[in-house]
Amino acid sequence: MNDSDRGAGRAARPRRADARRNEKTLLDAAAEVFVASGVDAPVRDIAAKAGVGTATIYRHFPTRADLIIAVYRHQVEACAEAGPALLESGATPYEALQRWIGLFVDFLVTKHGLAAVLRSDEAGFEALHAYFLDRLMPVCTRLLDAAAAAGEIRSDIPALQLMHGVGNLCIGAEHDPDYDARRLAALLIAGLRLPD
Amino acid sequence: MNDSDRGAGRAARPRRADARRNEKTLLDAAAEVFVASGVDAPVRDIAAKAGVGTATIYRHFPTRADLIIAVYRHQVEACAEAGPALLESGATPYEALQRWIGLFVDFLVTKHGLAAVLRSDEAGFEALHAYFLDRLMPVCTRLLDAAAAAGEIRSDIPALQLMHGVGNLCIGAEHDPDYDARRLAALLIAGLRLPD
DNA sequence: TGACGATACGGAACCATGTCCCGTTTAGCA
DNA sequence: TGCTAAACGGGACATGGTTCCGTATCGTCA
Repeated sequence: MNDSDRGAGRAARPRRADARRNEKTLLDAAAEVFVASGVDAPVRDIAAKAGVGTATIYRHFPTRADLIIAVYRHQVEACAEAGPALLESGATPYEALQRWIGLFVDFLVTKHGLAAVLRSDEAGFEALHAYFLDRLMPVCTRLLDAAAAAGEIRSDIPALQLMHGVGNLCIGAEHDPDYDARRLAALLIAGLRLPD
Repeated sequence: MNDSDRGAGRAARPRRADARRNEKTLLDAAAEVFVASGVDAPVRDIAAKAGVGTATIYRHFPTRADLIIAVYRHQVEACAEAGPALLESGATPYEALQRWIGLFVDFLVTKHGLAAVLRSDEAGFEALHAYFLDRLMPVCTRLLDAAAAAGEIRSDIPALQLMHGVGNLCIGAEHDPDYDARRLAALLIAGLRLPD
């Protein structure tokens, strides 16, 4: 799945060195620009920061979603791996769920505009959508199932819908110091709670 | 506050008849286009539907927010007035709150993209923001206070933040039949609940 | 009723941004 | 060192918001 697959067996010829270099440069530049101007910063800005032409971006990352995925892949993976770890950390499943949602929220609100674009219906963001869901929904499902099995929460809310909801709650949090996405997300989870 | 004020005392000269006619035409056209293409439909489309030039739109409604406000003013008013009515309808304050949030959600999800634009930070939407908050936040505050006074919910969540949260939950609901904004909002409100 | 000034209008022009194309450059290999 | 395919850069095009300016119309006053 990672990029070393490209030259697997050295049969298919590997990408040229300058292409690999440019991809790295682009990722770094995009990460910087995303922090400064949000994930929907103009393509030209990213290209300029990387010192390449705009076409080069499209060549490496056909859609903006591809670029965003590449930039944040590590952090999404970390979030996904935190789920099982939390479950096994000794707390109750409900506590694990709460903490994991906290991690998810923290990730989203620190990425300018990512939550908003995650919910966008514009063509070209399906890949982003799919990636997040593929990677994180199973984790969320497992946490929900565990908490439901322990009788801590109701079990009639699909993980997919819950994640959409939590993602939505994170929108705009970065501009508004009075808006506490984490707290609202916690409230949403609390709404799942069953009486002991 | 309504437009008959413009000619109050007949001192300031009233707007020309064609201008008033165009404003009405524009509102009707905008309402139609908003339903068909969402509240961020191209200005040109609205102008074309109304059979006027684009500048005419800007003359009557300097920002898109002004147009949106004008189109939905009646419905927002109705929502605002429903709050006190629900409180006095005999149910518990918590039930009134739940139902009112339901009305708010129903309003938002049936307006293509309105929830999203409500949360947008782009300059020019402050007016929309301010209008919704000015009109609806006091209503929400009153419902929250009543439910808190009755000991039904916790009282440490500001109405403003709750409304932002509920508004966010409505984003994207129109495209996704599996996403039930109303239910998630109900869950959020349930999270406020105190044990009896 | 006719003329005049203010108001309002329409559409073209301008700017920003995403996207694509094409002529040029360069890495990698023989 | 020379060749070819990969990769590149920047300009061309499309879309949509915003503004400008010459023209048309309303409403009033003589």
